Amino acid sequence: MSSTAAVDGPPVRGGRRTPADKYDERRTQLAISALATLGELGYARTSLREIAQNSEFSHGVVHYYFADKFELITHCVRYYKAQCVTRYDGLVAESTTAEELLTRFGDKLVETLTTEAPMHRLWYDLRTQSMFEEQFRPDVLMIDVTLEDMIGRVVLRYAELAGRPLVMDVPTIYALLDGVFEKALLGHLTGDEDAGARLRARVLDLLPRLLG
Amino acid sequence: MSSTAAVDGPPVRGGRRTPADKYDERRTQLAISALATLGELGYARTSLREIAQNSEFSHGVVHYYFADKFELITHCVRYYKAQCVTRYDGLVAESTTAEELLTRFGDKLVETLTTEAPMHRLWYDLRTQSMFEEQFRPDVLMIDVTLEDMIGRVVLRYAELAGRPLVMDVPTIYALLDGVFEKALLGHLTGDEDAGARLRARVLDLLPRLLG
DNA sequence: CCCATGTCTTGACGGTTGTCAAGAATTTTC
DNA sequence: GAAAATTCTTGACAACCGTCAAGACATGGG
Repeated sequence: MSSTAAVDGPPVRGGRRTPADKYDERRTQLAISALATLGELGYARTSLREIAQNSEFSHGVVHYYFADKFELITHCVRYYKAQCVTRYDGLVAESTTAEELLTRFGDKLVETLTTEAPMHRLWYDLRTQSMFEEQFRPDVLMIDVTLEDMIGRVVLRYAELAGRPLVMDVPTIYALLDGVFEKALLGHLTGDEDAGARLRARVLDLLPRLLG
Repeated sequence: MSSTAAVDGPPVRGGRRTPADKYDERRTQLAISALATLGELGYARTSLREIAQNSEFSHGVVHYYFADKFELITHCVRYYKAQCVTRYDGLVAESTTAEELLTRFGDKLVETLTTEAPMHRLWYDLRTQSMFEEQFRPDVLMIDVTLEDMIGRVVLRYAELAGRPLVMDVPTIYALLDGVFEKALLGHLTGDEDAGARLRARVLDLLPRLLG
């Protein structure tokens, strides 16, 4: 009856206990392999065997650290979120004028568009999956508000530096920027070499118009 | 050797020829069943057997009318496009003032958000799939410019009626509206009952700001 | 050194998928 | 109405999926 399935946290049996950090380290390691695979193949074509093959382990180990596929994906998504939330915090803290903040924001957007394209398309993939599969919704919606807050910190600081109020609320502005970014991502992935430049131009034009 | 696979158009064998309209009718019939299934389950979870089960035929007939799964999906997507392109043409032709056009556009957006949600999430699903699978890109990009043109007709007419120019180009405006609509769709599908009202309010606020 | 515990590999299971062939059923043609 | 062509059903195939159990391997404490 010694089941090897991971159900809730590190195995605690016979009085001894796996060091939690070692356990979490493996989970994170697998999550990184999973994210790489998901970013390359998308959710629909990613299997647990493919994920394991992109790691240094065999396919059985996935079930040792995660109860099922959904728990793995969820863990990946949470890990991914923690990585990208602080993406713009540096430039928000350091910029001293509205113009500087705006140009640095535009540059950073283009940079992440080109260097982290697989992660971005994965995010859009998972967000769309949540439109079909109820299981994904809690995590996706949580990440979405986290990203919204991240964008909110940028534009609120931008308005503050400009000394003018925003004419729209943050959720609306997030939706606008998200639409522009998603279009740029699609363009970038389909071979449009000007996608990055266009994204920058659009954001640099859009944000000043959002000031009252 | 009498293969039953559909490879290129209606079977032409032995001098006789299937009436093309009958053949196309069946293909369209299957495409409609496929669209219903895809809109309900999403691309990742839709199988050919499931599609056939949602039609009045058995699962083998799919391969008789379509060479493979990809050709079926492509046919669906083309059929879908033809349906939704003219969605706003009526209100563009009939509206006599900018205000009327704007309110009717907002109403129509909310209506399609609620009554055609499965088709909309399918579109976002397929567009995201095209970020991963090269096969989908030609058709997706074609539909995307078609939708862009559709939105373009609305906002260009809106600017014309208002007697003022647009401060952005049509692709940018399409991206902005798309972001707002996608957010509303996600909200609507996750139980947000105010998603429609918020969508309308945002569009009614946004469009006037795009006039010079 | 031995044994208990934690970790990982291997191989298998039931189920599902896209595909396709063989033939039955239907329709069309003469 | 017979013959031929088209249309559809049935059943099978190889491959793949998530899951899981049995056991090999590694590790550390006694």
